[in-house]
Amino acid sequence: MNLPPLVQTFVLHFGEMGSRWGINRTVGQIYALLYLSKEPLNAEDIVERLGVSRSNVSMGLKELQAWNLVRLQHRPGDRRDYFATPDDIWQIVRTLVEERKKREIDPTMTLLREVLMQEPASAEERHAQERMREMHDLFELLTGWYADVQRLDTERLVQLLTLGSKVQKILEMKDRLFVVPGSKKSRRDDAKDK
Amino acid sequence: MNLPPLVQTFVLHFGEMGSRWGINRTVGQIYALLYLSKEPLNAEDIVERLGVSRSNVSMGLKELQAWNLVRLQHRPGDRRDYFATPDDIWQIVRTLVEERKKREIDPTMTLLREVLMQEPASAEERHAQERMREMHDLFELLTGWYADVQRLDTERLVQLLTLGSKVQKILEMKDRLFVVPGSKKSRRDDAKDK
DNA sequence: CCGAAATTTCAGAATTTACTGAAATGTCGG
DNA sequence: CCGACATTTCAGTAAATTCTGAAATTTCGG
Repeated sequence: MNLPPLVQTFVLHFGEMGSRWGINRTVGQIYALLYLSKEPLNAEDIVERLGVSRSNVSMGLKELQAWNLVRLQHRPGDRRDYFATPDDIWQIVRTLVEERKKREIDPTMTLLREVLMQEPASAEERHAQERMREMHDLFELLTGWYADVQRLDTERLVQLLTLGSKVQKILEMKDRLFVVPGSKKSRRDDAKDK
Repeated sequence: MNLPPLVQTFVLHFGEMGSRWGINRTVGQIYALLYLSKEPLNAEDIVERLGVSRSNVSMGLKELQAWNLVRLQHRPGDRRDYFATPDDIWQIVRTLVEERKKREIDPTMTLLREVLMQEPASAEERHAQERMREMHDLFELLTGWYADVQRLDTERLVQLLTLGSKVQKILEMKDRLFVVPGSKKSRRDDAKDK
């Protein structure tokens, strides 16, 4: 591995972290390298810097492309493919969340919906279905929230995150300002303990 | 594997999903099984239902305990250990997030802080450091937000999530109500482009 | 279309991770 | 402190994943 020490530290760390995420070490390293690089890199650059085989890099880049995590570029008068990460780190986060949702949450939701349609054949299955419904509803709430904030532009998103739970204070204020006399506890809570 | 079909579908799915999360198949299956089970199960129960070896179950349970994902219980007049997941699914989510933060985010932040202290020895390293600072700041924002909402009780958390970005509307309203005349930054849209 | 350059594919080797059975250790009632 | 039951450890094996080099394919200028 042929890298400035500072870069190498980061690249090695991300290789290890990759493993914990079901992403293999080389893929993690390639991504870390591209993330830190000012200029886009071609496959041969990556081979030299990481000291892995050309074919390994090819497969790693293919995987990163499948995840939409790298952009492919070309230089005039150069046939080779150059790769880079988005300059905007928030764009990276958005892609990461989007892709993980697609690969992990969506298939799970499909399965949950299917299983919840079936008729339970025993008390045990009835209880299991109840648990699955809890999970289904949880995921629905979370993905709904995600779909919503995902549409915000970055600045507003940052604003929201910076506020954190202080939003709560504002909500309370709102409640005090606009009490709807007829409703005791807000609609949400009714369904809660069904 | 000896399970009601409905339960088996779910257990197999979570085994597979586990792989994508750096958790091994058996551990995923054990957890899924416990999650669906009305009663706590002992190791032998799990062996019978999943059809894996006793020692494998022992290791899987140990791992789940290290993640704080299962509670250990005892029955009167029975020396065996019984395991269960929390009844409250929100508690499960909180634990999961907490543990992943501890294992993934915290060590990464430590490394980023260390590397950011060092003196860059070249333009390349300077740029790399800049990128790392972006990541550091991003993580700081996200963990700050998390630390904040994590303290909310579940009901308020659900309320917040249900609102999603509609909170934005309320923020705008707040801004209109309480403009601080002297502050230049008070209008969000200034900084927007750059 | 030819040939050089670039990339991809893929079978096998290397490495890592998961799993098992057997043995060791721990725990508790009597 | 014994003995039955329960759990853990661990070395060896099985299985899965990652990685490589060689060959195949694609791309493109001339």
